Amino acid sequence: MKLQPIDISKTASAASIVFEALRKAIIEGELIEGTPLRQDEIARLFNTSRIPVREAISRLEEKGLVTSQRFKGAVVAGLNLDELREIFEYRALVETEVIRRAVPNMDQATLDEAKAYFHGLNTTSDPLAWGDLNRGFHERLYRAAGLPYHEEAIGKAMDRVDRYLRAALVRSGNVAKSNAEHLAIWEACAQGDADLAADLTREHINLSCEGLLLNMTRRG
Amino acid sequence: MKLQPIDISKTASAASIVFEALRKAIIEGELIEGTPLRQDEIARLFNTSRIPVREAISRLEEKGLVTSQRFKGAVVAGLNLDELREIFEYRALVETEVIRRAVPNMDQATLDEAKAYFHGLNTTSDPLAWGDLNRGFHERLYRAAGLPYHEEAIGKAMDRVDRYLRAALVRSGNVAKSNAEHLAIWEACAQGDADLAADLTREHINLSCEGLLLNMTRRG
DNA sequence: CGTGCGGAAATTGGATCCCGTCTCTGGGAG
DNA sequence: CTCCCAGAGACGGGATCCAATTTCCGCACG
Repeated sequence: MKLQPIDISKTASAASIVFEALRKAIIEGELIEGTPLRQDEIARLFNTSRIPVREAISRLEEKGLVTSQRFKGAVVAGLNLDELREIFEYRALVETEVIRRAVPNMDQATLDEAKAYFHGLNTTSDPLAWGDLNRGFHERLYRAAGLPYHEEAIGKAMDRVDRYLRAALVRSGNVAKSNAEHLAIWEACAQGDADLAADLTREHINLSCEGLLLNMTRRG
Repeated sequence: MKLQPIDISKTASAASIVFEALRKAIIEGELIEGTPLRQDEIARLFNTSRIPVREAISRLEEKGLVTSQRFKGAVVAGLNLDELREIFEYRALVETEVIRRAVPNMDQATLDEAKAYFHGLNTTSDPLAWGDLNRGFHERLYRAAGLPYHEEAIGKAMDRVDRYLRAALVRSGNVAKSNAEHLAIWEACAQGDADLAADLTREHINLSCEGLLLNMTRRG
């Protein structure tokens, strides 16, 4: 009998459930920037007390997804244009290096699973699903680098810009263009051309940043 | 009457006081890896209840400084050699780029204040003070880049390796060598040579990593 | 003598309650 | 009519209490 070892010890604490739910709602854009997080409202929603909610909120604050003021409560954090730009620059820096290191380590399973994400990206029309698949595609490739701290840092940066990315791509049909870039990145990986994959990734990030900024400035 | 505007709203919550104290104790190496963090004990130390302590601990976990298991409590997190190496690679990547971007923006105040940190580094013999000054020196230079997210990311990475760095440098007298590297970096900044400053910073980080790993493997 | 089991103590997770602060509103003064 | 202020309700921070789980220790049994 084979067992998949899962750390059962940290499952299902109320605080972590609330944390994950709020994080998901924020990065998916369901809770928009500035929305106040009322502790007892959230507690009622999850049939729990305010204690786990407070823990969840302080963890979200540590992640930079909410900002809170003493005695005033927490609100969903937002990013101005400069901050957005900077995080994309950061992503371009780190992700470029990570994919460069990942390419030499890529096996067939990595390429196959990434390809599956890519196919999902081409067939789905749901913006939420598209966002998850987009993230899964890149993360699957990065994993081959075997650099967990880098991956964690990338994930944290993605968490901050994810909702803007999803919102910007669904309209202003850059989806097809973005998917074409994904294919080019995948092919570079499959051919083992690390430098090309890195250049394409940098360009992919820069382009999505430009599209995002354009989209945001057009609408004030 | 001139007032220094400080955001009084988020000062002195019990949770943040406990958080900062624990963070300081961990990155200074006072609480060594594996030490369990007993909520009751900490609460007694700070004359408070366990509630703020729990918030502080979950924030520390989000920062990666402690790991906790449900119903078993939290312990100070540690790093193995691979993780240490990776975080230094990460630092080399990000800090190199940040200092490159910082050099063109450096004004006299930046150079003067960094110089003051440098002088402190040369005169102090206290390992704790040395660690703070070292960090202050680099952070002061980085600040000129105007890249707050990058700085935050660097700080998070530093938090994880700080205690190892301090412990390794105090004996095995690489302090003088490290300070010589600091001087070289400072001079490159003063001359406005961004690429040189970047190269020296990368080398500085690589060297401290090598010294650290040597020090750790020698002692098991 | 080692092993396993059972219960008590220790410790964490969560609920409820209280207190300090903020905010909003309504009424009175200018 | 506007502005200001007092007071009440809303809300967050923290304390205390209860429940659930783990850990430790002693004792019986093989």
